[in-house]
Amino acid sequence: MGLSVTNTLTGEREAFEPADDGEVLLYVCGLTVSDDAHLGHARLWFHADVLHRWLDWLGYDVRHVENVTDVNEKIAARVGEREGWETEADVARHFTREVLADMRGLNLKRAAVYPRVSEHIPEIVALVERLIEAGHAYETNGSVYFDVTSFEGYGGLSNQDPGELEADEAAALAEKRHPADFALWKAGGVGADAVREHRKHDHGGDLPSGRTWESPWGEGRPGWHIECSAMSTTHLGDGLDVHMGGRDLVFPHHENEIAQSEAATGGTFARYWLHSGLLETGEDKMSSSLGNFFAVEDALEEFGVNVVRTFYLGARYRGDQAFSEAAIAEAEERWERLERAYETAAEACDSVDARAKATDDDLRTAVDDAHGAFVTAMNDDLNVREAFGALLDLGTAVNRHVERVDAADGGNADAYDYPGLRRAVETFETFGGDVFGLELGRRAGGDAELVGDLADLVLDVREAERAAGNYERADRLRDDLEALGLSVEDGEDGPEVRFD
RNA sequence: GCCAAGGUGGCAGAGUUCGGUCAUACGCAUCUCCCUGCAGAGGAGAACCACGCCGGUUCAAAUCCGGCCCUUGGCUCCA
Repeated sequence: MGLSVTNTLTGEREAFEPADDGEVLLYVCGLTVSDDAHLGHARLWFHADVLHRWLDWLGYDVRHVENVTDVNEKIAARVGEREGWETEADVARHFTREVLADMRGLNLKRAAVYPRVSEHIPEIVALVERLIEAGHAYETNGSVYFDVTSFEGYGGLSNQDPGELEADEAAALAEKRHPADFALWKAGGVGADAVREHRKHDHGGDLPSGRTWESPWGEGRPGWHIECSAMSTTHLGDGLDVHMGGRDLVFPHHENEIAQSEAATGGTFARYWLHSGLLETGEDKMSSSLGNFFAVEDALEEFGVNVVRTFYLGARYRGDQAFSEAAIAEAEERWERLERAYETAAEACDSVDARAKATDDDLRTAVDDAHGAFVTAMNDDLNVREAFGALLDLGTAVNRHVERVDAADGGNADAYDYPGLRRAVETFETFGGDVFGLELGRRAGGDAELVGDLADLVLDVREAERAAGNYERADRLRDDLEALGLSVEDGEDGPEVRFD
């Protein structure tokens, strides 16, 4: 069985088949760069990343485009807030840089293109002109609106009935023919009211009005929805396979994208619409101390990329997920359990004589089971938690095997099942590393090595103290190391440090 | 008001597409034992406990049908 996904278009589970065998065109509704990204935004990026990685593993050639909205009222509203934020472009540049850095920090596979709205104005204008020519849009006072009544099937994605939508404000209605019509192009700059509404705090000075561009209809700014239609067509062509975004964007944004794109091309815009659920934070869970960690940057700093990714792996993309201290603690436990099992397998592998003949059917069965369970879970609408569980089950099997050998033969390396362990390691690396993007076994090198060596020096001292029976002093050394983020574990072959 | 998603054990979160194999996955939390100077990690085992409410279909429902309640998101520039 191949991959199946829940398509918002039909509301049903469907077998995934890209239009072109072997190639998948993936478009992700990225982010409006008006503020630092938080873990809720990153949840979408993460699941798009896992989808990308899983499609890679399935053998598809993935073309991944993730947009950056750098023209927006909220961005304009922040002009002047800080030194150097003289224009909307300045503010956008700042947050674009931050967001892309966050994405790197999250260990996301790079998209092929991160298109910016500001760099696609000609394409946007051309698309709007095309819609006017086709009779799907009209101009009023220098603004252009999409005529929803001209597009049959409007509301199909979100099941909205244009007639049922709440009436718009009278002012806007004056320019629109139908309350549900939406702007493709807005005349002039950002209005003062909008700026005031989006300003976090009043810092005086003239109200900024944002950037404007020349167009056949005069100076103005592009509408919100048109950008995605223009940019996806520019970089992926008229039809794409997967369009991903947050569930809060289904209406109006994605609905309008479909209307614009399909009205212009006459074809199907996106064949699969995947929507990720939201990150929930109950007020009891969102203590003020936790509030700080909410930005992606802070979360990465506080928990590390592997714990953050493991947290996201705790729930499927399409449902909501609860964020809390307990949830992060659980992610820590799960990540460490996986990492330890991986290292146990890798170390046992390294220690064994390659010609060792021992086999452990239980271990080999466990590897096969884990492999099969992982693939099944991922193909089942990207059930990442179940898939993670398969890796943890394999971890238990590895630990059991090593424990058994150590207990029976006093740690005789030749009693390890070398091929079995090897396959376990490969499974961890392929699925945990390549597909989940976790840093298994990539700790070596650079500062980490130096720190490890220094820690070993401290441990030598501690061993001497322990041998002399000075446990109090030995424990203090261990505590001190732990305070620095290095945990110490005494095992068969002496103490070992682990980076938390 | 309208549209959508969802309501599962102490927590978190699968299972609901195709009704039985689900007294219930993976993990966290609890307890016991092994290991152990202690702790941690690991192994073995135990206990505990849920399918929002009401009704219907069925030999059988978390899973299908109807009604109700509640939560969240959206209703034009928020992932």
